[in-house]
Amino acid sequence: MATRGRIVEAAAAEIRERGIAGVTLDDVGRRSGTGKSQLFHYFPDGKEQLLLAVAEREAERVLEDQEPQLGQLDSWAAWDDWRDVVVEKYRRQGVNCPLGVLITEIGHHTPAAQAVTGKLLAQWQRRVRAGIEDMQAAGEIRADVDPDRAAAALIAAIQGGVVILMSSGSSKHLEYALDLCLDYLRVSSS
Amino acid sequence: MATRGRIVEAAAAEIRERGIAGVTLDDVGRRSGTGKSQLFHYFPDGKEQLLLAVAEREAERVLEDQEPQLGQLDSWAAWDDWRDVVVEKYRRQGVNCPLGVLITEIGHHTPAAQAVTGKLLAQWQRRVRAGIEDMQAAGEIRADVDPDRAAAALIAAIQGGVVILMSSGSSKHLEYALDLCLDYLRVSSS
DNA sequence: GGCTGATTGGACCACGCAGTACAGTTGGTG
DNA sequence: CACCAACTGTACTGCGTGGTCCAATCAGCC
Repeated sequence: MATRGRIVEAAAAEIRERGIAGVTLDDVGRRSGTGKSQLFHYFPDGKEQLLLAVAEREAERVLEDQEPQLGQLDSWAAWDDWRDVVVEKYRRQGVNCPLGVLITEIGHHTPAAQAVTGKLLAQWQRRVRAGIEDMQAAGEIRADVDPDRAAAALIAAIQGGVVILMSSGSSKHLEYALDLCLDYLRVSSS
Repeated sequence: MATRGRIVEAAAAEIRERGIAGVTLDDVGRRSGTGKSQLFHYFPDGKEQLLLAVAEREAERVLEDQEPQLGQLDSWAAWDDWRDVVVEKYRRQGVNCPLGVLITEIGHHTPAAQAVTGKLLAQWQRRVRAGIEDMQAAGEIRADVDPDRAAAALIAAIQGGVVILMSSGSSKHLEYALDLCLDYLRVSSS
């Protein structure tokens, strides 16, 4: 059972580093200290099933990485903290990015993996929306901002920033996009 | 010479439809009505070189698709037109998206292709920034908006919207993100 | 201890694909 | 027309990789 976990972690790491196309089952075996027979033992459907497990693991990680800030977006200071955590996290990861890999590689691979991505985005958006609604309730954001639309725009902005970060190595776009969205929410309240 | 062009177009179309991993040189040959010998004649370095040519072609196409609106962002009506063109274009393309393929697939493949992506983003951002500066000169956008940052945020937003569109099939995120940015620019002027 | 089923190792196979070799075949120039 | 170089068609090869097989080992249990 622990073996299964090791395989998934090894596959996830390997994919993050070298991309889905560059990773072979033997690489995964080598890194996890196992072989193909274990791999096919735990994932009878082979690579596809393994990829799905990796997708699920990476999706979890994306939200984990934003906790506890994502759950407590109830003051401007909290939003700024969250913003900093997100930027710092992605800046540090650089190209080695669970979210990026999920959305640009694993996600397109199979409908099931696409569903995982969709679920992640929906959950993420729900959390952000909850934060916006809290702020509206506190009178910090104007009531005529549509929380769902704004939350959708925010995660799209992060997404875009991350994708650009992955291809340029610079986190500037991510920061600017995130800051513009936050400014928008703030300005609305004035 | 026309043959070379046909090969690139065929490869681009094939990659857009089935992804970089799903396309073989034989597929490209079949679709372009050529064979591997032509392919290696025009692209002696094989697949990598072909991919780079495809990247360049797709990068061109991304900007072409936004003309003439992108070059004339000098009134709010023009910005709205541009917004509509972008959304409509990407909605219609759906998963079959030059920009998406470039940024999520070809871009990671080789440093040279990455450079193509970088160049596209820089050019694109420059065009948007020019539009913002025009509007500032006309007094339609507040002078304290940083045109470069706002332009960066805008293209990140589009990027994110497109990536989400590619994995969810819905253009909502793209629209919301783009609208939020435009609202931000407008609100700033009040 | 010996039986059974769940694990593990690693050699093995089949096959799809990038890349090559080589034999034509055009088309332009003297 | 003759010649040469730039093209085109096609059969072939070598290799990497996903997936299979079976023999060995381990863990629990009577």
